[in-house]
Amino acid sequence: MAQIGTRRERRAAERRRQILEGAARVFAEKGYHRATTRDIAAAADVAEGTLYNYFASKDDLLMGLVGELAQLDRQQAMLDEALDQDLGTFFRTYLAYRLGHTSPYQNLLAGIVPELVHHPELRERYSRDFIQPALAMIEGHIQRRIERGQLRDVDGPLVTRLLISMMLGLQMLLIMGDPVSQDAWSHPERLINTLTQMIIEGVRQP
Amino acid sequence: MAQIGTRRERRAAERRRQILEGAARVFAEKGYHRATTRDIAAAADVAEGTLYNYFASKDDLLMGLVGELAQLDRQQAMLDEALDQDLGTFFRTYLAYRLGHTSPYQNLLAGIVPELVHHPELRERYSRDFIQPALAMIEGHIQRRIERGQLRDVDGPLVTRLLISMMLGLQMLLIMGDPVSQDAWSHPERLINTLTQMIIEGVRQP
Amino acid sequence: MAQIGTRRERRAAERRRQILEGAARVFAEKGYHRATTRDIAAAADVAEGTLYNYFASKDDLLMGLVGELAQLDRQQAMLDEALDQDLGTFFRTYLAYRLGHTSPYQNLLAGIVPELVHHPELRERYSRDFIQPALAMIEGHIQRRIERGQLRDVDGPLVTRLLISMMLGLQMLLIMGDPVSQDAWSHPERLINTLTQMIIEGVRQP
Amino acid sequence: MAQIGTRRERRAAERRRQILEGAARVFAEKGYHRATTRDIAAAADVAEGTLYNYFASKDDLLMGLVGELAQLDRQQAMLDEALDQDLGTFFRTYLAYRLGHTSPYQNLLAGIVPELVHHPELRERYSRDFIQPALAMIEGHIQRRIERGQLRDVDGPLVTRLLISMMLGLQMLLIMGDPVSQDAWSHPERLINTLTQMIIEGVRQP
DNA sequence: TATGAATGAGGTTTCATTCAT
DNA sequence: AATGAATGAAACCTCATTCAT
Repeated sequence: MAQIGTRRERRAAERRRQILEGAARVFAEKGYHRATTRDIAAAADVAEGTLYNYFASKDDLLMGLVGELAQLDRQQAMLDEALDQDLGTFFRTYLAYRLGHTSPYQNLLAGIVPELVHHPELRERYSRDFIQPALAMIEGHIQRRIERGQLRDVDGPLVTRLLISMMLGLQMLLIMGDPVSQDAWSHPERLINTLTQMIIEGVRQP
Repeated sequence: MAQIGTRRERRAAERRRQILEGAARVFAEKGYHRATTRDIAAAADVAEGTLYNYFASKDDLLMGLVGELAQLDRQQAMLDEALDQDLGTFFRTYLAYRLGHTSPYQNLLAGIVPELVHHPELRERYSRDFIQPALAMIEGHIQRRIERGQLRDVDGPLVTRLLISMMLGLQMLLIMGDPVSQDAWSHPERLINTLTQMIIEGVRQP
Repeated sequence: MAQIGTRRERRAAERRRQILEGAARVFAEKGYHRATTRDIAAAADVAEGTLYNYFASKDDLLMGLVGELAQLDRQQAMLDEALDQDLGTFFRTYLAYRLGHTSPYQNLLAGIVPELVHHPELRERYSRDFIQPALAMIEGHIQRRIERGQLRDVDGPLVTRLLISMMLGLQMLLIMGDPVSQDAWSHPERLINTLTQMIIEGVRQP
Repeated sequence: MAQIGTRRERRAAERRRQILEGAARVFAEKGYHRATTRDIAAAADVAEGTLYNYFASKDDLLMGLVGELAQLDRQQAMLDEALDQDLGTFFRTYLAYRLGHTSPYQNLLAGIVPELVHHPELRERYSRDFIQPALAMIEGHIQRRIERGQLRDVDGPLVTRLLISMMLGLQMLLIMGDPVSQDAWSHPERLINTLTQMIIEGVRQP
């Protein structure tokens, strides 16, 4: 069975990956600005000059990482299957997926996200490749549930944001070292239950 | 009419404020690392050397800003009054307060928060002076509501985090330029209503 | 009994002394370049600005110190009395005087001397006010001893230099922490004896 | 004919030398503190940043120079051969060596020595690599001469110091611009004769 | 294509000196 | 005359990027 591309191309792609992985590790550990190209080269086990054969600049490396991230997150298929399950199972499935799949990138995200704030081009790309698709997917599911009468007639797009926000915000509290959040994060089942119940039923005493 | 401190002391305090304000503007605009001491001095309209008469280092300036922030957030009194109101009014009051009071610092926070991720000392201080008190205050209120039977017997501390997380996460989506979040943020009343309803009643079709 | 100068003049002279003493302490401890005007002002217990009412610059302060030093060293009279004593007593007297009188300035000298090397103006002044008079005085004594036939017909000026050099060089070894030299310096009598004997009789087995 | 090390290693060593030479020139001319890294880079004909590829700091450059100096001074062999010669020849040989070999570094020493006074780490290294070996070597020779009865039963270690001190002190007078010392230094033969005679026979009229 | 030494712009910080009070 | 905050030039050093090998 033929491989994709020539041997040269495959080797180049491999190098690229190797560099991105090194960069990811260093960005995660030190953050973008405190990571030097020397650090990155060392982490990727190549010479500094080699970086520039694959990426135009340190900045471009960051952009490349966002591109990789986007490809990592392929959740659609999984959730489509959950469409016909009951509401509780649906949320539980989704939350479990999020927890399981973002934890590994947690550090990398912590290295990239701060950069987004003051880096419009990066932010736009991150948003386009990563955030918006995720939002759209959830939004679609929510919308269909509303149409089916499983949800109150809520503001779908906004509720989607609030749902995602809970996870995002919790990750921030995590980063800030809040012990309760850390405890919650390390007991996913309990966290998922509380979250699901809260989203579906609210906090009110019935 | 007596002033506080000698004239010299007042002038020094005034200078300090002037520098912090300049730094806040520049950090908000460019982020910590891209902000140069030259930028900061220019924004504060002092010489570069003057910065160092008031702060030991650029880093210390950042720490100073967190200190200022902590003093800006005095919400306790406000919420205590809301204790005896019904659940909806309580949340609505709190959320309105948060929205009203953090919007002005939105930019400054965007300048500081990214730094927290890879700056343990800063993070600890920010957490101690700013996050934990806010969490503790909300947590206390939630707890008392539970005791009074106004809320289900939820996990108080965790629900507190999820509540705060919604706001934090929404701010992140805002920063990332999500149009729906921006729209929501600029119509506070609608946002508050949706949030309150979601928190209290959940999304389920009753 | 009348004082010299008006009260104002006396007070100014007193301030000048106070500043020079502070500078001497700091230069001795840190060396000229590492001593800041802030250090000096603190040591002299005046404000930084005050320094400049008495000295034109930090450099001028150094020059002022050399001037003070020159006045401290008044050895002529003492040695003139030793003229008629025998050779051994003469050297012994002189060496004892040197040891006794330069030890207190040891530190100050260590603060100033390094600066001489690359500071022509200072060096010239130091040489003129301090070194050359001392050399001339010893040289005169040596010359008279030669004329009286107490010494071989040596090269008077050069022998004078070698004599002084022994003391200077020993101080350098002292500064460099050579333990033998430190030990010698702290047992002046033994040092004086060895030196005197060596100068007069040489090292040869008779 | 094989060279030592790879080509790259040889180039690096060459660069290192080039930088040290530049630094030596500038330190000799201006002294350590007045020499800027910019000066040094210009003198070595490299970019400022290049300095830091070879030395960790300006301070480290100074340490490097001391290291070089230490290697320049290999006098043992020479003197061992002089062991069996008569006393006068021995001293004459040694002094001639010192004069011949330190004159070229005179300027460099003048750039480094002042720094020793207030720089403990540098002083220790200079003492260990440079002063103490020289002292030990002379001391050994003196001691053996005493044992053979060629010298009076003098205090060997102390006499060694006084011997070295003469040379050190004379160099200081030289630095300070004393004309007699300069004249002596530029007529080595006469200087050596006077010194040797003074050391061996003393100044007394026999 | 891979290397890593060389580059130099630009960063933070220090400190002698000035000057309004 | 004394003060000490303000000043800004200049220092040391870092690091993204280039380029000869």
